[in-house]
Amino acid sequence: MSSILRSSQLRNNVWSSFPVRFLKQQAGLSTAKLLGSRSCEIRHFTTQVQDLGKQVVDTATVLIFDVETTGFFHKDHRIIEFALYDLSGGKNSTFETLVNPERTVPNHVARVHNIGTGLVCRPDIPRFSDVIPLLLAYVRSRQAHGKPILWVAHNAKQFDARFLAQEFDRCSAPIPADWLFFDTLVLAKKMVKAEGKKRPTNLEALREHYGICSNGTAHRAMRDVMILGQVFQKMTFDLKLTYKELMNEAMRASEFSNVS
DNA sequence: TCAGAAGTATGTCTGTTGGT
DNA sequence: ACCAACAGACATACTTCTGA
Repeated sequence: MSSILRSSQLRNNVWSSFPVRFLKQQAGLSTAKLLGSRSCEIRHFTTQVQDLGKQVVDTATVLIFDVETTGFFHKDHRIIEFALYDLSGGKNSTFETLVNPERTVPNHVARVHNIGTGLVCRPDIPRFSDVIPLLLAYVRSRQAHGKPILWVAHNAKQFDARFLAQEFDRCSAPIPADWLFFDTLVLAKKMVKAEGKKRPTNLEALREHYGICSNGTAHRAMRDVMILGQVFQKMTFDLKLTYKELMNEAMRASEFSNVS
């Protein structure tokens, strides 16, 4: 495996403590004190994370993930960047890698995420078949014994989960049966409907709605993952979603069986 | 009892939305 | 650029109610 993959896949960054460990570190501090800081990280945490967030994190491993691809259509296009973040935080809570799609990246798509053919179609960039064993090992290392993995993405149902399933299928690798997929777009639509208002439900709109600051390039996988991690917790809090309801909404990989 | 109006349920079509 | 899901608008069918 290339050194690039080794160095990028388990890269920790300043967000690696987000959010549970951070809260534990901040235990005893008042909400006012938390809110008082101008720190981006601190501003995201008032009192909202404790209930469902902790309940879910304690009951399943929640992995927020995002993929960048060569296009929209999972049957024709390929993943070129993969990022995930383990909501329980701690050391090595992120996994991020570029992926060699073994095909060109259309210019109109490259303009979206700034990942062009020259960046990923190189021998030192791993193919998804190289990434799968590392990903499986990484997920196993984060998984609590006997507890499922809950993969969370925005528009997972139509996009991210399908691409992931498609890539596993291409490599004839089965997706573990205890991997469940949750779509935050469905949640966002429910929330907007419950409000009786009409506003966009895309990730950028949700980020603005919750006043989440962003750093990094738009439409890059890890940046979107970090935003979604915060949006997910805030939405589940707003909707007073129980762990049971969350798991009921989750889909199994077999539900993307039209992958062929 | 019958005709017509009103209300409800269901199906179809179209436009919008979300992801890169 | 593609595809699927969804919401809303609209049409149609059916049921219920009212008055003659």
